[in-house]
Amino acid sequence: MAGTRVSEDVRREQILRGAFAVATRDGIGRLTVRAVAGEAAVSHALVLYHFKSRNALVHQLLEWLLANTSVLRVSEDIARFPRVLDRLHALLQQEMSRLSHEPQHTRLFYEFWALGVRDESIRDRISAELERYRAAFREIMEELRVAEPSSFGKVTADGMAAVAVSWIHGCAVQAMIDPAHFDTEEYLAAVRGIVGQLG
Amino acid sequence: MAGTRVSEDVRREQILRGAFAVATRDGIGRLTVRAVAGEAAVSHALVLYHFKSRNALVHQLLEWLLANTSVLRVSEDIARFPRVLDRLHALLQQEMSRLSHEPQHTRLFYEFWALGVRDESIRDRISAELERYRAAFREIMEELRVAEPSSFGKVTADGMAAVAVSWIHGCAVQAMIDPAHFDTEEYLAAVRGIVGQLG
DNA sequence: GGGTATATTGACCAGTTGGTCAATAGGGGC
DNA sequence: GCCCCTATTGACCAACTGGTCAATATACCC
Repeated sequence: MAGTRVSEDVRREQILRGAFAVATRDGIGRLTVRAVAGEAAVSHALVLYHFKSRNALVHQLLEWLLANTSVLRVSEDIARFPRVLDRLHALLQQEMSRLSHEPQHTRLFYEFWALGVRDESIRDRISAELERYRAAFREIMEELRVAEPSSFGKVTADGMAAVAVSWIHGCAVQAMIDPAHFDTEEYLAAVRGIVGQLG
Repeated sequence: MAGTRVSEDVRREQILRGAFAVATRDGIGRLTVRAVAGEAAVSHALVLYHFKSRNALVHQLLEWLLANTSVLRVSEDIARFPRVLDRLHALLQQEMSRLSHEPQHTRLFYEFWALGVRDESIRDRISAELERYRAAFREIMEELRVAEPSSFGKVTADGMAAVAVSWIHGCAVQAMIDPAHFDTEEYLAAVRGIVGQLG
């Protein structure tokens, strides 16, 4: 009994949503073609018809995830702050908030990151995304450096951007494993304290 | 044809080494009882005889990993530095160096961390380890705060320790996915620049 | 309304998995 | 030299895996 026919794009999206649900619930390791099919309420053969293989499905899921994650955009609200330091602070706050509000997306991203250790294609994709992220931070860091050149000595904008990104990832690690003891305010207060001394 | 008999402790260690080899090579997700048995050159039934189930084996592997990882010890070399800031710097350098020199251990630790998201028992164990790590950093941070109270304002030692730990984890994330572009020196220079301004 | 292209399906397959179990080999105590 | 305890094994099982394929229901074109 074949189900109702649907345009290819719609069906692919439907299956990818199913894959996302399975991946966030059970982990990518336990993502099976049949589980995805069940979540999307289609036969498992159909999943393999639209995505050639389980592997291809997983790769497409990564693309889907990156396309559906709101990441590091300097909003108008943030751009409005006159002082660079305030903008940096707001940006960090925004990203930490994202870690808390899109936890499934963040979790899944790091699960792909772990997969990337052994899969070159995934590694390259994740790597590119991290680079994009670093570059976005670099901009504001360069601004900060130009505004107060005397405070920074030999520290480059690249170096500071890398530190900022690393710190966000570290927060993610903490937040993911122990959300209860992850105190955004305290983290930010500490960073504000440290960076604030520079001015 | 049963192989040579060996004391229980020796055999368990042998199997755990095999499990470590498989986990670092293929990932925990692809760690199968048979693969471990093959690596340890024993039958797969023997693995299940010494460890009740695959799950128990994985949990024991985590214990083994934590017991066999050299982690955050303030060595005599570090303790000798007269200035607290230098000690912090050396400690950070040591930990970053560890990320590079024990990459398999570090990788595997984060793979367990990812597993911890869905396994309470693993999560608790990882959580405790992270807490131990944070506490060790807290000591040196408190020292730093006492030495220069005027520089820190409302920033607590706990807050700074959390930032330091987060930063190390962030570095690990970067180093793991893209070792080529992970420049220990640049990272340290940036942090030294930032923290150094406090004095 | 009939024909065609294709999206969809259930049945099937070979391989792998974790786990059980009866059989047995082998070493330590006597 | 014998016996017993247990570490070790191969055979087996049911469940699940990714993937293939022929059959078919369905939407669209005319």
